Amino acid sequence: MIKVYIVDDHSVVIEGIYSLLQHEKEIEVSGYALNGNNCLQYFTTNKADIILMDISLPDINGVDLCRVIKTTYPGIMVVALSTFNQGTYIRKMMENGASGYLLKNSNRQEIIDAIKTAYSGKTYLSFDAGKALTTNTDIQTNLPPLTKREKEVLAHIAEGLTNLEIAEKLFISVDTVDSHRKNLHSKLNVKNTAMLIRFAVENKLV
Amino acid sequence: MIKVYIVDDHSVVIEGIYSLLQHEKEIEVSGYALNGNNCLQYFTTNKADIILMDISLPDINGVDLCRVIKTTYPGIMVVALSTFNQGTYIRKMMENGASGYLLKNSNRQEIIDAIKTAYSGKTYLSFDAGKALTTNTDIQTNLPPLTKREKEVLAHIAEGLTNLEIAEKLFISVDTVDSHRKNLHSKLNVKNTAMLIRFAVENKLV
DNA sequence: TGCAGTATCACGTAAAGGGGTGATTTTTAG
DNA sequence: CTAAAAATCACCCCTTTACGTGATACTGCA
Repeated sequence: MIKVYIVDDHSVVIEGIYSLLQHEKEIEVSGYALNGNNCLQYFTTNKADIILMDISLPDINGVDLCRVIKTTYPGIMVVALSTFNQGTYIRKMMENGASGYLLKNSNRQEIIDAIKTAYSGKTYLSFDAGKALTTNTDIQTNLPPLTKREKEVLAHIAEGLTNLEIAEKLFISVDTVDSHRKNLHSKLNVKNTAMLIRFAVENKLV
Repeated sequence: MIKVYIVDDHSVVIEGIYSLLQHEKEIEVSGYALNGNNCLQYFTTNKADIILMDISLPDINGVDLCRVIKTTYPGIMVVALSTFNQGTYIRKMMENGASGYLLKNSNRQEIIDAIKTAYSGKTYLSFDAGKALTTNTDIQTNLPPLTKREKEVLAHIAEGLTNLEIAEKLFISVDTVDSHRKNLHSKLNVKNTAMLIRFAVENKLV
C-alpha cells in the first residue's frame, strides 16, 4: 500500500485527487494539507511514501517546501503538482529533489503512474513536462492562450507603462486596458503586477 | 568631420557628452533630442553619421527606435547609451542593428573610440559590455549594490507579496518595506513594480 | 571618534492597481 | 449566417503603490 499525502491550497484539487485514487487498491491517501506549514507539522508525527505537492502555496513556495522535506525526510518522494508547464519551475523542483512533475489536468492513469514511478524511486515527468525539460523550450501548450490584445497589453505593462499610458498608446479606454489586465490575471493565475511580470519574463512572453 | 546626434531624456547627459566632445577636431555634435519622436522628426530633414542613443526614453524604447532608424536610414550608425550593463539589453540593441554599446560612466576616450569605431563600420563594445555578451553572464559590477534587506524585500515582491505581507514576514513595519522599495526603485532606476520585477528577473536577482 | 550607509518608522497625498459585474460591438471561425 | 470569442467601455469600491519628507538608531569603517 502506497501512502500518499497531498499538499495543495485548493480544496477541489485535493478532493479531485482523492476521488480519482479512492478505488485504487495499492494506493491510499493518508492525509492532506492546505499549506506548507501544516504539511511540515504533519510529518513531525506521521509519515507517507509520496507527497503530491502544489508548487504555489500560500505560505511557502513549493520549491522551498520540497527542499525542506527532502533534506529532513529523504525517504519521502515528492511529486510536484502544477497548473502550468513551466520549464523553469520543473527544473527548480527537480534540482530540489522532486521525483516527478504532474500537471493538474493529468488524467487518472497519469497520476497513478506518477505515484508508482516515484514510489519505485524513479522519476516521472508528464509528457509535456519532459519535453519542456529536454528541449529547453518552455512549452506554451499548457499556458492558457492569450489573445493578441492581451499580449500587447502585457508587453506594455512589462515596459513599465501604466494603464493610462497603455490606453493612450493603443487608442483605447483605460477601462479596456484594465479588462485585459484582469483577464491576464485570471488566465495566468496571478494576483498582482509583480507575479504577472515575473511569470511573463520567465515564460518568455515578453 | 563625424556628425554625432544625441538622444537622451536627461539634459545633463547631453550636456556632458557635448562638453566632452567639443574640443574634438574630427567630431561635431550636430544636434540632440530628448525623446524618440523628436529624433525621428529631426532625421526627416537632417542627417548625421552617428546617433548616441539612450536605451530608456520617455516615448519609445531605445531598442525600437534603433530598429526604426536602422531600417529607415541604414547608413546611420547607432551607438547605445545605457546606465547599466545588461546583457539582455545589449543583445537586443545589437540584434536591432546597433553598432556599439556605451555605458554612461564611460570616460572621454571611450566615447571617442566608440564613435570612431562605429563610424568606420565596426562594432564598439565597452569592456564590460563585451564581457557580458561573451560570458553570457550579465555583469553585476555595474548594477548598484543592493543591501541584504533590499534583496530580501525584492525577492518577496517577486513572489507576489504586498508590502503588508512582507512586513509581517520580516517583522518590520510597512513603512520600512516601503522605504526599501523606494530605494530599490531609485537604485535600479525603475518607476513601478512591473519594471522592478522585469529588471530583477532579467538580471537573475531573483 | 565621527561619518556614511543601512535599517528602521511615520505621515500624508496622489496615483495606480485589484476585483466585481455587466453590457455592447467586432471579429472570427464553423 | 450564426454562435462563440475577443475587444470594447463603464462604474464602483477598496487596497496597494508611488512619492515626498523627515526623523532616529545602529553599524562598520576610516
